[in-house]
Order: sequence, then structure tokens, then C-alpha cells
Amino acid sequence: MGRRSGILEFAVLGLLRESPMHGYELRKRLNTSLGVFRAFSYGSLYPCLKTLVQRGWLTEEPGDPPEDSSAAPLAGRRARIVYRLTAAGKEHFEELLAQTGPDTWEDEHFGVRFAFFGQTSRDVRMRVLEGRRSRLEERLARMRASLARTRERLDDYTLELQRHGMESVEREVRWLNELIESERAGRDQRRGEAPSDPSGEDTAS
Amino acid sequence: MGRRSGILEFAVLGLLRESPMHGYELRKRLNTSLGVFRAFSYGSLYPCLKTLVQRGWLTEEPGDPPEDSSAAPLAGRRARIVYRLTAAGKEHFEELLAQTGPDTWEDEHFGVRFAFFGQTSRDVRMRVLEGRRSRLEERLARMRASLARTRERLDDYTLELQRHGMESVEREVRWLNELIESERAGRDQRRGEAPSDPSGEDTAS
DNA sequence: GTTAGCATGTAAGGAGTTACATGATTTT
DNA sequence: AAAATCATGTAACTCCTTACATGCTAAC
Repeated sequence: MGRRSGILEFAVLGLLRESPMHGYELRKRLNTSLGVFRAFSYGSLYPCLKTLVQRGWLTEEPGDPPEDSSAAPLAGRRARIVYRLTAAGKEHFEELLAQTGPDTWEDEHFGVRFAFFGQTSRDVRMRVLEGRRSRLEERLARMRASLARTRERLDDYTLELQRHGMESVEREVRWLNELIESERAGRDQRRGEAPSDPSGEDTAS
Repeated sequence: MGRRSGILEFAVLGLLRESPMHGYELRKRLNTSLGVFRAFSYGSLYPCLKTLVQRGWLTEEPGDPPEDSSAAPLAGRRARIVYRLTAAGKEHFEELLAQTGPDTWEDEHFGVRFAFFGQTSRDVRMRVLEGRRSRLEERLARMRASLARTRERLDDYTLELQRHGMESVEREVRWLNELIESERAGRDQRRGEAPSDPSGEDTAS
């Protein structure tokens, strides 16, 4: 069955944009390199890769990985399949980066979107950050209202949970404020990261 | 299809343990009263209720809700169905409270478990809190290790994301430490919360 | 007289997981 | 020679969502 959208697809495209990889390596990166990511299973990763190939966003190549070519050329190790982003795939990823999905998507997968901010134009970064902030503030308002209504009949544990939850949200809002301000303070040039050409300069090899 | 386990079932049983309710009310409580809960849809709630009835954990009664009986007895409003926890249901919920599921379950739904701590025996509370803490500490260790390995080749955004993520986790660990200490400080009597009958404090150690 | 809220439900589908199957290769 | 790690894949299942269908009452 075709994995239609989903965060996994997004993350795979984003990681492959940086450099080609085989599935096993990809999964490790999903779990560690991008820290905040959740642990995807092979059972979802490999089928996802297949459908991405079918749609023309990836190509499959047999072969040894880019790094560690000092090892046996491709002797043992059950021949790996290296996946590479196509031009169409790159284009598609740009679209995904730019588009603002439904609130729940944006909210649930904010961490992943943020992880690819390095490849995102400043407009979009601002939109994503501000969107998140406003949703958190809405939520905060709802929590406060609900707490004011029901405070009396809640036990200590529930109260403590709500208190801690609200504090966490408030903390994240402050974090977002800092980020937004720092974006606004204009530094387009954060090293040589050329924001003028979001689809441009791939860091191949 | 039989909703087998799932957090929704747990939450429904827990809420109904406090007092009988009809589905609509239940859903509102899931979304607001217990604040941290996610927004479940009717599409999952009603089927869930049906299967819980089938298993004998709930009974369906037609009728007006316990509060607001000043309104029309049950005149308009499409006759509601009030769900009440049976003895078997109570028993089952106790089991669910006491059992420690797989780590992922415990981790993903910690907030919900915590929300029912008022109905949970102290042993179990300690087990849940300490379990969560140790998993968070493991995760922290993994994050630190991964960060030490890959710091150089991560861009500023990814780095900032990891930094904030780790800070959040550290903060939650401190919170848990406070809670655990406060549990350890022994006060069973936190106001008039009498765990008089919940079959709770059976495991005296 | 139309929107908003109350109230219950079904069918189809999405996005993943677990458990399994397979097999080579390095380490113990 | 046993175990761990590398590597790819499939089938069945889970748990929840969306979109739809229905109909009543209160408020604007």
C-alpha cells in the first residue's frame, strides 16, 4: 500500500537531500543523528523507500556507500541499495518544506520540520515558528480557562500535571520568541548558507 | 474490530470510575478536564465504548446525567446513553493501573497514567515515576553520546534543537525527582483523599 | 430561518508497529 | 560454533482519524 504522506517520507527525503544512503544507514540517522526523531522501524522504512522510488523521487543504485570505500568493494554484507534523491524528488521536497499543512501535522511534527531549517528559506522558517507559537498560545489559553473552571474538583496529582504541562508550554513559547527575534534580527548570513537560492547548491559527495 | 488495548480504553475506564457519563460528556472530559489528554474523536470513542460493554466492563443505561437533573427529564436532545463501570470493569482497571506495560506504552502515555495517580497505590506510583525517570536518563545519555560524536557536522538549527530537547528532558527529570522525593516523604494522607476502598493498598511491603 | 451545540453512530483509510523470514560477516 | 551486527524485506495488525449520516434543540 502506498504510504501517501507522513513524516517518515518527509524525513527520508530531507536526509537523502544531504547525501545518498542505504536503508540501514538511513534508519540509524533517523534515530540518532537527528536526535529528536522517533525510532522508525524497518517495517515502515523499506516500504516507504520503495514507493518513493515508484514516484520517481528516488533512484535505487547497487553499490558501496560513499564513505568507507576502503573496505571490501562490495564483497559480502548482502548487497546494499543506495538511494539517491532525483531532481523531481528535490523539487517535491522543496514543496513540502514550503507548504503549511493542517495544524495537527505542523504541531505533531514540528521537531522534524525544525531539524531541516538549514534547508528552509527564511520566510518559511518564520511562518513555521510563528504558527507553532500561536497554536501553543491558544492551547495555553484553553488550559488556563479550563483550569479556572475546574480547579476545585481536581485532585492534587491532576493539578500538578496541569501545572507542569503549562509551565512546559510557556517555556517553549519563550524559546520560540527568542528564535523568532533572532530570525528577525536579520542575519541572513549565518556562515555561507546562501538563503537566496533554497533549491540550490547541493552538498553532494 | 475490537479495540484491544490502547490509551483510550484506559482513559475511558478511569474517567468512568469517578462517575458514570454519556459519550459526549466523556469526550469533553478527555479533551479539557484532564488537560494534557489529546483530543480523541467520536469515531474512536463510540466504538470503544461498545466493545467495553461487550466485554462486560461497562453497562449502558438510558437516562439523564447525574448532574443537571433540573433540566427536562430527558425530553429532547436525542436520548443519551449513560455508561457505568461494572465491578468487573473496576477490577480490570485496577489491573491496568498496576501492570507495567512495554516501555513505549509507558513512555508515550505517561501523562494519562499520571492523571489517574489519585486512584493508584503508592507502590505503583513509585514504579511508574521511577520507570519514567530511568528511561529519560537513558535517553539523555544517548543524546549526549550522539551529540559528542556528531557535533562538528551538524548545522546551527539541528544543534539548537538538540540543546533545547535535552534541556526539556533534564527539566522533566528534575520534576520527577521532586515528585519521587515527595512520595518517599511518606504522606499517604494528602487531604481527605482516602484510598479507602479502591482495592489499592493491598501490597503492603 | 440559519447557525451552533448536543448526541450517537458507521465505513474507509492512514501511518505506523510487531513479528517474522532470510542470509551474509565479523566478533567472541 | 554461537552470538552480535549488518542488511533487506513482507504480512498482519493496531489504534486512531476523517468524512459522512442522522436528527433534535437553543440561540442569533
